[in-house]
Amino acid sequence: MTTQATDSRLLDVAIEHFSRFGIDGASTRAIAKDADTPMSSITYHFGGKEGLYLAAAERIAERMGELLGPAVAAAMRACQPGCTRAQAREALQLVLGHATSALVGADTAAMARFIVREQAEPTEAFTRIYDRLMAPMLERLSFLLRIVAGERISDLEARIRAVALFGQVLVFRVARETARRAAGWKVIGAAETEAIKTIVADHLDAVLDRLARGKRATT
Amino acid sequence: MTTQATDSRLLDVAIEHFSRFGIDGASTRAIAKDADTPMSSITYHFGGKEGLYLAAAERIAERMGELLGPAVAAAMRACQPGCTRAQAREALQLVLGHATSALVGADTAAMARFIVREQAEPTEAFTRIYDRLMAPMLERLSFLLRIVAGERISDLEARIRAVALFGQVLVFRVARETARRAAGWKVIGAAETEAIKTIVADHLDAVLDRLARGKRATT
DNA sequence: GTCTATAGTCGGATAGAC
DNA sequence: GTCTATCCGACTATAGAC
Repeated sequence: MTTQATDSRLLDVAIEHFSRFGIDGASTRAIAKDADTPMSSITYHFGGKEGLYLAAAERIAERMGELLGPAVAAAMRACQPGCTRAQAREALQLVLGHATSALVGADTAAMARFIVREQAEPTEAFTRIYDRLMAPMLERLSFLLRIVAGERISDLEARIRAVALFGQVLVFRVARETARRAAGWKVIGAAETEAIKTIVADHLDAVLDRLARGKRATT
Repeated sequence: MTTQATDSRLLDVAIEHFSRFGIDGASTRAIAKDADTPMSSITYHFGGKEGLYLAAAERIAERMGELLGPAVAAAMRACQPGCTRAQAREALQLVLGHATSALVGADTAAMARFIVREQAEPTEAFTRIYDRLMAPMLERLSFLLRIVAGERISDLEARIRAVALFGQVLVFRVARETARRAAGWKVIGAAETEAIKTIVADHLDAVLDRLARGKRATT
């Protein structure tokens, strides 16, 4: 096992620190120390604290993209414009299922913390993450929802529904501690993730049933 | 309109700053300045930064409790053990609807941000907020879900479903900026909150339909 | 590319006048 | 209770040796 390059080590440690303490709370000294390199190497490699922060956001977008991208791509293949409702439903399950695995199952804790922080006080980093990660997935989800609903719902409504459905997955990452306590689990491992996936899929199916039947509250 | 007491002004400003920058990122100097009082009054009234933080958490638990408590209490009255499914469904809509108003509504923005931050990096304040706010609500939600399902689902399954449903609300707070952009809104104000409430209620109704009918995926 | 030394800034705490 | 003045530690940035 070769030692990781300095800039790569710095990024990993930076994601951990920034996600935990924020850009102000984190200290370049502490980051450099944990990465086992002098503080000035941050200046050398990234130009300073700000540059390190943005580079960390970039890496997060990249890694999360690797986790979520295949699911979105598969959904694209499974359902082109004009595909059947059944195909659209299958594609929706595919996307949300993969999102659950990526967000709840994989070790994405630090990255998720980082993103949540950006939402509270968005910086330039947020735009990069949003454009690369969130927008394509929500775009895809709302597109598919409209197909299932037979175009009976507006684009706006589909988008709100997509965000809400995504929230069912997100909550198990963002409020992981709350979820763990509420369910009485010791840890949220592979078995627990499967249980979550089943229930999220069931909820999605229930909503799709309703959309397909056309029965819905006024909006 | 009488001028607010110094300690009360400090708490309001502190919630705003802590929620935005975290306990490390926030500056007592800036807080004191915004509250129009010398920094040393923080020491006088709260003993220091740490004391101010915990007092802010306390005030948040109190205020959010005032907002959510009545809904949970009303749900308790509306549906005692052995009540009808219809009553349980009504109570569920009541609780989730109030939670949406409380979490998504603009006037609770700072408090909600504060709580979300505590989830990512729990301090002593988290336990207080969890026990007082989250636990009772999730407890109530899962209890009601089991009544709607006619006891056909396990306690654990009900709890997971409760968390997932709560996630649909939470996402509009936690990922507020993502939701705003995805929906193409300029701000998430009163009208937008209403649209969210309608859709969350509709999703809940769809899930309850399915639970009541007994059709569901294997768990 | 890597590291040391240092300059300059800003933070929280506190003493003490009023 | 309120405010000023000050201390000291921690921070980022940078110059310059190797």
